Amino acid sequence: MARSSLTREEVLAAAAGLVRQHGPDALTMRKLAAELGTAVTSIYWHVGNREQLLDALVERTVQDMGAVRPVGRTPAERIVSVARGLRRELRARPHLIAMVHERGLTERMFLPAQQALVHEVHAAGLRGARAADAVRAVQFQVVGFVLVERNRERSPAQSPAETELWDDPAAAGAAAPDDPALTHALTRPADPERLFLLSVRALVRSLLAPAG
Amino acid sequence: MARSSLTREEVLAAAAGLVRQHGPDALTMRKLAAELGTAVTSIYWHVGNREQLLDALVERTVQDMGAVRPVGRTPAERIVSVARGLRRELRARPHLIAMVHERGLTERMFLPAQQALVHEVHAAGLRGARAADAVRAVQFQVVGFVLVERNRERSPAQSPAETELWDDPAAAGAAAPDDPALTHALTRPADPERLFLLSVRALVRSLLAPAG
DNA sequence: ACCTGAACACCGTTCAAGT
DNA sequence: ACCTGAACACCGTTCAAGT
Repeated sequence: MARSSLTREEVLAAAAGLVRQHGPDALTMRKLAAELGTAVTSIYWHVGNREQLLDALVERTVQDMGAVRPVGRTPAERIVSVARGLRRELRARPHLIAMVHERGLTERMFLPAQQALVHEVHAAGLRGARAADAVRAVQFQVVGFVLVERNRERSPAQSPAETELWDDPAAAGAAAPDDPALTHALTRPADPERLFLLSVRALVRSLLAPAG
Repeated sequence: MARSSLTREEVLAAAAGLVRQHGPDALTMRKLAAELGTAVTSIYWHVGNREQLLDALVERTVQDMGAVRPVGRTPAERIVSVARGLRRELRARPHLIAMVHERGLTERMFLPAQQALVHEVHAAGLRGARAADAVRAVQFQVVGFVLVERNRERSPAQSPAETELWDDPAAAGAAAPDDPALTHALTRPADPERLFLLSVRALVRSLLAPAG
C-alpha cells in the first residue's frame, strides 16, 4: 500500500488527529505510520523524530489561538469576556493545550489575549506595574482554573469525593457548626462555569478597585 | 545479590525516591528492580503492577498533606495564610502532586485545608451557598496558580518570552500607547510569590465583601 | 510465601540499502 | 529526494518454574 507521496502536512494532520482523539500518549510513531499507510521510518524523514513532531503540533496550536475580542460596556465586563473567551478556546483543545503548556509556550500562546487585557486594564485607569500585575493575575487565574477544571473532568470519580467527606457529621460540624446549607453545597459537585465567572468577577473587581 | 527479604515498604520508598528526583517517567519497573537489587518480577508480587504502585505512592502523598493552621487576626488574613501554606506544601512535592492530580484525588488531598477555609469563611460572616463558593474559589485559585507556576519553572526558556514580545514597539504601542512603565513591567519575568499574594488577597477581598 | 529467568508484545530510533 | 526493512535498546507484563 505505497502512497504516491507523503507530505509533512499529512503527517502533522494525522498526528494532530490522534492527539485530539486519544491524547498524546496514544501518538506512537508506529500507530501513526499505520494510519498513514507508510513505513515507520518514513515519518522520521519528514518530521525528524517524535519530539520534533510534537513541537510542530504545538507550534501550530499556538498560532491557531486567535485573538479574543472583548465585549461589554465597562472595562471590567470586557476583561471578564476576554477571560471567558480564553477559557472557551483552551477547553476546545485540551490535549494540545497541555502539550503547549509542557513545552513552556503558554505565554506566547496568550500574547493576543494579553494585549487585549492590557488595553482594558489601561482603559480602567490602571498604569505601570499595577496594570501589569492585574493583567498577569487574570492570566494566571484563567489558565490555572482551566487546568484544575480539566483535571476534575478527566477523573470524575473522586473517591471519596467531597460529597462523602462532608457527609461525615463530625468533620462537617467541626468546621462549620450550624450551616447545613453550606455543607450541603459542598456535598454537591461544583458547577465550573458558575464558579469560573464568580471567581473572575471577584478578582477583577478587586484589581480595578481604586485603593491598591 | 539476593536480598534477605524484600518489603512492600522498601519498594514504595525506592519508587518514591525515583519519582521525587527524576519524575514519574523515570520510574520504570526495571530501574526500580535494579535499584533494589531484585528481579523485575519480584516487584510485581509486592505491588501488583506499575499502575497500582503509582496508586500507592499517591495515596501516601495524600495522607502526608497535613492540615494547615491559619494564622492572622482577621478572617481574610487567616484565609490568605491557608492559601500560602497550601502553596508551600504543593511546591514541596511537585511530581507527586501532579500524580495526585492526574489520579483525581486532589479534592481529597485538600480536605483539611478545605475545612480550615470553611471555618474562616464562616467566621467572616458568609453562609450557605455563598460560603461554599468562596471556599471553592480560593481552592481553585491556589491549585491553579501552583500548576501554572510550576509549569513556568519547568520550562524557563519561553521562546520568545513575554520579554521579547513586548519589546516589539508596534505590538506594545497598539495595546497601551503611553505607558512605558507597564510594558517594561511585562518585559520582566513575573515574581510568582508576589503575584500569588496579590491575587489571593484581591480575590479574598471581593469574596468577603458585603455586597454579593 | 516469595523469588527467578524466559518470553511476549510493545516502544523510539538508527542505519545501510533501495529507487 | 524519498522510502524501506532489519536491528538495537528499551519498555510493562505474564507465566511456569524454582525454593
